[in-house]
Amino acid sequence: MNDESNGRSPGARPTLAAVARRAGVSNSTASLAFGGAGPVSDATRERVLTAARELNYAGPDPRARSLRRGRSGIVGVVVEERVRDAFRDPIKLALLDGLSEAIAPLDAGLLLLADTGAASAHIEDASMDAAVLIGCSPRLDESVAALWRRGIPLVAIEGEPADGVLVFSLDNRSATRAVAEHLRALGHERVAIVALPLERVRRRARLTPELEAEGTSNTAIERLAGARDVFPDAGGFVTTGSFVEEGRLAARELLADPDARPTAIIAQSDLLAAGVIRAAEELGIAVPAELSVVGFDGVRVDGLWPYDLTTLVQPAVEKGRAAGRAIVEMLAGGHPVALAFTSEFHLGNTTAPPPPLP
Amino acid sequence: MNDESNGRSPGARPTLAAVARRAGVSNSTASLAFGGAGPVSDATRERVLTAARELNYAGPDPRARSLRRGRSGIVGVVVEERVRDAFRDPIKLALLDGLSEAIAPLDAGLLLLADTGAASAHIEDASMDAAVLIGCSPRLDESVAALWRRGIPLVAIEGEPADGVLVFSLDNRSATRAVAEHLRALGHERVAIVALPLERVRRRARLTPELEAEGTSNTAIERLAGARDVFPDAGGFVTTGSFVEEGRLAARELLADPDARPTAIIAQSDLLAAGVIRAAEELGIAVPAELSVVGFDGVRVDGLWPYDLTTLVQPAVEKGRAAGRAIVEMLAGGHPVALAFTSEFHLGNTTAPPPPLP
DNA sequence: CTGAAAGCGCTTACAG
DNA sequence: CTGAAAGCGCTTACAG
Repeated sequence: MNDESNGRSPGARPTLAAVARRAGVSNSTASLAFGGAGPVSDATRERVLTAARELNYAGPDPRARSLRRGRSGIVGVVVEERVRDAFRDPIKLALLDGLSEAIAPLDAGLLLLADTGAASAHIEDASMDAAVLIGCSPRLDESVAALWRRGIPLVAIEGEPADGVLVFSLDNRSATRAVAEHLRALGHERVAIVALPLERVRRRARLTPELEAEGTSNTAIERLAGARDVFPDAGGFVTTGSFVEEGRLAARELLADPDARPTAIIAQSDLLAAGVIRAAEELGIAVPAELSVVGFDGVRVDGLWPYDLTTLVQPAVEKGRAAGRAIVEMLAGGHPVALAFTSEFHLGNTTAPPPPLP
Repeated sequence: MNDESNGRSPGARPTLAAVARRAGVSNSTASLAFGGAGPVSDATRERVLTAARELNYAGPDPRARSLRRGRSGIVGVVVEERVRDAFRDPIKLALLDGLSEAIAPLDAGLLLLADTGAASAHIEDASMDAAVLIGCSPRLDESVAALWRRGIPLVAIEGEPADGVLVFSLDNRSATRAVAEHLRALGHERVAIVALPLERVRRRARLTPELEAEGTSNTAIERLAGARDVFPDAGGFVTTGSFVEEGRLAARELLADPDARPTAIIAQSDLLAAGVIRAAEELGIAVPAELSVVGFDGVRVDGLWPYDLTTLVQPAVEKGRAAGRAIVEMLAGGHPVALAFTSEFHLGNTTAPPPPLP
């Protein structure tokens, strides 16, 4: 039965062999003609290309080519969230940007592997030449091990170091400690934390020792530890993600009781910090006069003006680039080394000494 | 030479055949044992799995499998921008979300094909089972034709209809017309447009007949036409993308001359509209008393409060879902039909009658 | 510059 | 339930 609508019936795709036959050359020659580089006479190449055009042949099948060559031209990007959530985070976008820039010489595509729980089948079964794990928890260890056994170069951006995975880390703990010390130097004592999700299953909650003990998110835990280095007893609130709205909700919770109000809030991301500031505005609490707020990341948050957030600027694009470069090196047989990145303290106008006690 | 650091030398990856040999079964049986579904006795399966473990075999090679099966488990997503820019747009994220939701039954990964000009090699050479074109211009026609010849099901979200591509469209023109009519009904006559990029090469500029004539971005052009249906002579400014900052810059330009100030601005996206409002705030122009502002998209812009933007809410997630469902159908041999989506007018508090003439 | 041959690693009818 | 065989569509040494 013909499919008249487009003139092709499934399964009847022409092959390189068919093209070769029609052009009156061998398979090898036809292949060479497409490869471009091979030693083929112009006349022959032309003949092959013409035959291809006549047969409506679109070029070598990528599947066959990747089996034969042992390369698929695909770099996997593994995130442990829904695609949408992952890329609402400007840091991840910056990472991706640096990454795609650095792997440009590979001429590879990025395969998004959003591991949302059940279906980590993708990540084990997808054909890729290398993979980047972005902020992944140890929960993925099995899948990661499978990739490793397959001989696929693995690079992680933050996250727990794992066997065979090259980790590009950030000074989450010491950077947060620095900003906490800044607050202490200003005289703050009642400090609260607005935290990133501690585990994969996300829910809003007061920070408790139990929650902290069970945490699996490296980044959140390290930043928490940094704050605790200076304010061991700081309370806080865990959010469901790095979103302005989440920061707002957390802050409303933390600022609810006027008698037990913190004088400073350490938010684990700039977006959360923006939400904290918004909540303060809504509650009529002046920032920084009555409440100091600090963030983390150094991303420009739209609509924060006239506030200039005191924060830690992390080299996100550069982290992505480093991961990308490492992949390129590994694929070329090299042995790149892990790198630790440093955040830079940015003093804005959202911190000040605490208000005098009433 | 052994690579002692990880105990494996490249090229020595075990194959299914090796596992079969060690387990004392045929290749077919070993394959069946991994496939899960096949009729294999538990004992045999166990034997195969054990042999695999002993050989450190991670499962069938996806490259070989996809050649043999004719499916790669990959759905391509083609955007005509850098990854970073593409996903700063909440609409594209929503699209992606709907898409990944709908193709879940395929258990496929999303391959990001960011066509940034030169390297459309990826898109022609990547192995994928289907592709979604997001807001692509006719410039990509060649690559798209190559995919089509390869028999890859093609679906587009907005963009010019092309041969063999199923387009899911939006009522860009009539929706914009509706919001323009709303402005006219309020009494506005001096209206300006803040436009999305009209062509792939982006630069900020006053809207001119030449620019408009050369435009290739379907969405921008249609929205422009909708505004022109009501205000044929409206001037405007073209931005480099749907970002708050771009809207701000455009508005500062349009509002610069106090004597030739528009009383209303039609922004082609909510992010642009947010930037327009910000510019108005900076210039001391009251919204909506002195300037009405409308957007398009219906995304929640962080930090816009207390403004509730008058806009057109488009069903972005639903569009992505429809595209995904179409792909699933096509891959199952079905013939889904194109769908046209409708935006919904949302009346916020950013429009009002124009100020009285001085 | 061109061709004959082998093989990348699997899966799938087909027999038994 | 298991095995022998063919073949997915290419690319790459190797000869000539």
